[in-house]
Amino acid sequence: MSELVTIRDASMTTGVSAKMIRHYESIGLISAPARTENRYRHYSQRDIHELGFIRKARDLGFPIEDIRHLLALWRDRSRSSAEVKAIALRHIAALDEKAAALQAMSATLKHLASNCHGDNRPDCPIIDALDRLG
Amino acid sequence: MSELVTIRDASMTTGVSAKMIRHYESIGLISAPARTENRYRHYSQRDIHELGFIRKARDLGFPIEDIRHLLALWRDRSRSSAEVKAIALRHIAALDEKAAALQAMSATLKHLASNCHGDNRPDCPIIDALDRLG
DNA sequence: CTTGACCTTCCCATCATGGGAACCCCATAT
DNA sequence: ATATGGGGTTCCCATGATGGGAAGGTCAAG
Repeated sequence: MSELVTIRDASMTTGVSAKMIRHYESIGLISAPARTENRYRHYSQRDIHELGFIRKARDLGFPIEDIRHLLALWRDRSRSSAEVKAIALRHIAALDEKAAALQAMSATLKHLASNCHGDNRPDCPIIDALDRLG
Repeated sequence: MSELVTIRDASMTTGVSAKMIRHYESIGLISAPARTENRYRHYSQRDIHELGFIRKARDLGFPIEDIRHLLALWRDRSRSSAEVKAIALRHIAALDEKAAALQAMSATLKHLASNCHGDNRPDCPIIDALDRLG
């Protein structure tokens, strides 16, 4: 006697937008849900659970293809934790690399900005750096 | 008696790909260069200088619209350094925010991964977290 | 029977960048 | 002289994850 769970309901309980739910279906990340007679999608608890999984993985920054892999491992009760851990470690490395790149940019700019008086005068080490340094 | 600087030459001396040089022209970030009779673009030293400026700004992560603004300030000898500094400070804040978000993801995953034995057993705190925690 | 709030599909935009097709131009090697 | 190769040109399409919006179907309540 479960009520019909529409895409909007699924969106609200999982935090994944209806737009993205349809998108994940279109790229085969989730399987196509059942439809009512009027072609409206409706979602099972299993579907909702998967969408929740996906959202949490996205919140951790996993790219879609990683999530595809993680979902397969999730469904597989006989998976090895080593395989999951390997994906996570690769992702951690990617995150750290990106963060380091952003911090390097920030550090350079902070240094330049700290030497820039920031008043009405045109003299500016930030512009100078873009002009001269390579 | 300066030799003709082709788009490839400009690309090699500035580190901006020919593809992107044409793109920057198409979006009006740089002005259209002179053309030879056969419609080949050729670049002045001024053009090369601007492309170098753009590449350095991109290396610091500035988005194109910021660079558009910075280029205008660069050309304006009577600019105020305050305006340049304001753009830089906003960008620093954006970089720091992104870096912090990535680091938070990384920290969470590192914690989960450190508790994952990573062997043949299926038991895995990483999967558990995606499964249960919100 | 209208209104409004859903649903459907399909196309377009973002941001910066690259790939590739189809075609033109020119210098050098055969 | 001509074939070959390596430039140039324009134009379209793709990326990754997401949102906006149009055009049209469906349904419940007023």
